[in-house]
Amino acid sequence: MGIKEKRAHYKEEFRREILNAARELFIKEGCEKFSMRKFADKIGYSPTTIYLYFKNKDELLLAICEEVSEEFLTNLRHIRASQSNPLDALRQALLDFIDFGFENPNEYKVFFFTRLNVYSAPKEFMEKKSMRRDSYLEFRAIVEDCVEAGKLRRMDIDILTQVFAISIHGLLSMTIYNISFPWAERQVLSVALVDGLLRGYRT
Amino acid sequence: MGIKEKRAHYKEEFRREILNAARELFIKEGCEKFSMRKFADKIGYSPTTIYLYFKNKDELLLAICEEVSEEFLTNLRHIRASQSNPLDALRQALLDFIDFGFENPNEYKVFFFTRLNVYSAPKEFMEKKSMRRDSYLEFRAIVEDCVEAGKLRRMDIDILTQVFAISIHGLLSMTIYNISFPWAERQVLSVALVDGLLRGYRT
DNA sequence: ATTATATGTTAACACTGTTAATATAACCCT
DNA sequence: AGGGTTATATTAACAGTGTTAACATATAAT
Repeated sequence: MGIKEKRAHYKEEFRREILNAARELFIKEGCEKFSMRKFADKIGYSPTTIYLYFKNKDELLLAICEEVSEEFLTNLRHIRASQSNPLDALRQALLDFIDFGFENPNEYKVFFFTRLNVYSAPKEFMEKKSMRRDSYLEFRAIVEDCVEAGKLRRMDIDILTQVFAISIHGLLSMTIYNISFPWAERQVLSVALVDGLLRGYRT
Repeated sequence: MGIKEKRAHYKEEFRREILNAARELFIKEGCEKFSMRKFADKIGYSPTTIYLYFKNKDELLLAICEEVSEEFLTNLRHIRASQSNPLDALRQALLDFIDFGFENPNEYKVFFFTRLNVYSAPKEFMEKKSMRRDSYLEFRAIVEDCVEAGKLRRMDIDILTQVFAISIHGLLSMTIYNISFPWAERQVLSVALVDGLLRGYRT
């Protein structure tokens, strides 16, 4: 290995270390309280150093976002492979989604609420490879399985996929952000939502 | 009228003027770009002056929030009074909700995403009068009408109400915030969601 | 007229993300 | 091995944020 590649390798390694530390602090402190300066302080570097590895805060958050998405994608693939009944797979995917959000509110926030104008145009999102995109496609595939198996109404797959995603997101973002409202018990609310949705689009 | 009350009246009037100006700027500039300093500059006062009328930024945003909620409540009452079929009323309420969000994204943001810890405890939210609370209750009443009329499944009214609210919120917050994703056409997505929901909880 | 209060301002504090200028260390090549 | 180049990290600074303390002035009460 040439010395130049070795250098690039070390840089990449350090980038990952920064990323992991950032994610850790992010989860602990929460989305709103995470600041570049505090983070730099935490890892014992000056704030400007981070900018040598990440263009700006958005890119750092996006990198965290991609990491979380990767875990998510792995889980979706596992569900799809292990469940024989596609409707059960969908149901489990939805419930897992919800559980993940409830258990990791801060990760969920970065997962959905970082300014994702990083992908610039909506069109570009689908063209450029990203864990976020692949997660969507994997989730979409599960929905498609259900339609193909005649379990869900035959309608535009993207519409159907997005309706599911949107509803779950609503549950999570509402209960996570709007914490001063006396929401019903999570478990009950989740099951009511998922069952209602599946019922609403069943054949 | 005593001079003291007159003074209080003037103060209240000025507070409203500030509030209206704030809301206007808020809508134009957007939630994220709204700053106390810029706002103060806009209305020709120093930033500290605003603090004589609003405790802090959160309270100012909350006041805007309450104003928006009031319009919302009015609309809900109108729907409930004018529609004879409760299911039609619910359907229209949901679609109006969506339209409002699409047409006023910035107002929607403040409506749902200001730190509402202002209400401190969830329990307090239901006890203290607020336009937000009354909007919820009015919406809940429409849902209850549907259940009473045997149009919707007989289940916990709050659960049912919250499931609807959550789903619509998901649609709005996703399409408003996550603008880099190639969402399906709004109209189609909205109708698919509302129809699916009503179908999912119908008797 | 003098005291008290209400209203508004300036200056400052403690933050934020980000960049320009600068120092130091590491590597490359002759 | 030494001089030049590049990579890495730092300090200082800019422009912005919400918010408060200290201060001035106009109005009302006594």
